[in-house]
Amino acid sequence: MEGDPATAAPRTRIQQRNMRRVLDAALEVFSAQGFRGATLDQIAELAGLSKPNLLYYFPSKEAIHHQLLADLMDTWLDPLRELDPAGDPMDEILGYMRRKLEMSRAMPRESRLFANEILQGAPRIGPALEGELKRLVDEKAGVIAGWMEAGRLAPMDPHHLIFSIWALTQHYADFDVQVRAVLGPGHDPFAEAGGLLDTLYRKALTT
Amino acid sequence: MEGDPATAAPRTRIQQRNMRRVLDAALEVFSAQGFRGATLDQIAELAGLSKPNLLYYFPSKEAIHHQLLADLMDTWLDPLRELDPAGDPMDEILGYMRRKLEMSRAMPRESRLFANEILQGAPRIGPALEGELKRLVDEKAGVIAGWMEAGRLAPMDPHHLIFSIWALTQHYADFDVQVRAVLGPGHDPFAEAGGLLDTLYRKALTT
DNA sequence: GTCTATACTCTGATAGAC
DNA sequence: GTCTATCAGAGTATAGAC
Repeated sequence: MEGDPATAAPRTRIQQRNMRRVLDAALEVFSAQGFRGATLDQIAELAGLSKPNLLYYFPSKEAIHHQLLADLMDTWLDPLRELDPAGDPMDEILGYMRRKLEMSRAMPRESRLFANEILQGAPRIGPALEGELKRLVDEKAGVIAGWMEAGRLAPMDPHHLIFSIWALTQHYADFDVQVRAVLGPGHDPFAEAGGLLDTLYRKALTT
Repeated sequence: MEGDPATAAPRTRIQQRNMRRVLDAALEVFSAQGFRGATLDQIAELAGLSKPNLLYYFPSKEAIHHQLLADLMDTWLDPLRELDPAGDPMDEILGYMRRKLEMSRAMPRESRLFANEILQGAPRIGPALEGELKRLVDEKAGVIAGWMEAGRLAPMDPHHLIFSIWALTQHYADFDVQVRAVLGPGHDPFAEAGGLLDTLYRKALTT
């Protein structure tokens, strides 16, 4: 236990720095290649470590990936958590959409890591989807449904409203290559998307 | 050349049947595991062939994948091609959205194959995105822009309008696992999505 | 046309020196 | 704590019998 960084909190600065390096390199490689497409060689090289040294910090490839996903789930749902039942309905929905789009812009690698995992059937994160995620979405969908019943928003299925926000915002991170290929040079996809999504939801949600 | 199914059109029924089996099995495996995650063993087993026999029909793993993507690009853009400049603007946009959603419902494996490719930076399909795809999108975006300038649709960026339709419709194929995990049993995600998307775009595009 | 056997490479993981 | 050397298994692809 004493000298095992993988099962205990790191205590030296070098350990902390190296573990962060590994996780950052792993995020880069896993998000671009998927779990099986990624190799420890790539991660080790990007992290500036030898492969055995990398495996000193984490017991296995699977463990690195698991750590990344666990860390991600922590922050990934923050924008939705912040949706305030006491706020103004339109502001809250538009604010949620903007926070989600900003997260896609700032964390495209995390978005792609997540997308890879879901695309492949969520073999590692499935339980969290049916548990933590479902609970949070059900709760917030209830809030939105209340707003709609009170006539403060146009009525529609709140779950699918949330899905639509996920789809639209994550698309710009996950399909970035395609978006840029079609637009050509001289564009700022995220800024342009922000404008369109604002208009779209404002009109759609107005009673 | 005579007996090489990979470079010539197959001429026997057995060859045709086996090549179709291989491509169908490969679609299943590639779409679920990504290119590197897929193995020839899996594909061969699913196709009911031995691995060497599989490699008699296609020269390499890469060749199978390439064939799938090439076939897919052919049909993937059909819904957009059908958008008719002479039609009613609202009907045309909503019709396009519905055809795209129906394609996601009927061809989820193809959608995920495509998503995997884009997520990983479109290493094999990149040129087609900047060429064929961009040309078609630019053309149809021009049509839509004309409708908006004529006051027949609410004004918005037509490229991003098209992206939004891609994002929303493909989401239900690519993130199917997540959607179903959150909704729980007893739902028909595609039918429910159809209703919401219809309302969403109808309101957003009305002047 | 299809199979068995196998060559060769890549990859995840370990042993052991320093 | 970090490195060199290396193993065992998986994976793509080929050779050659039938």
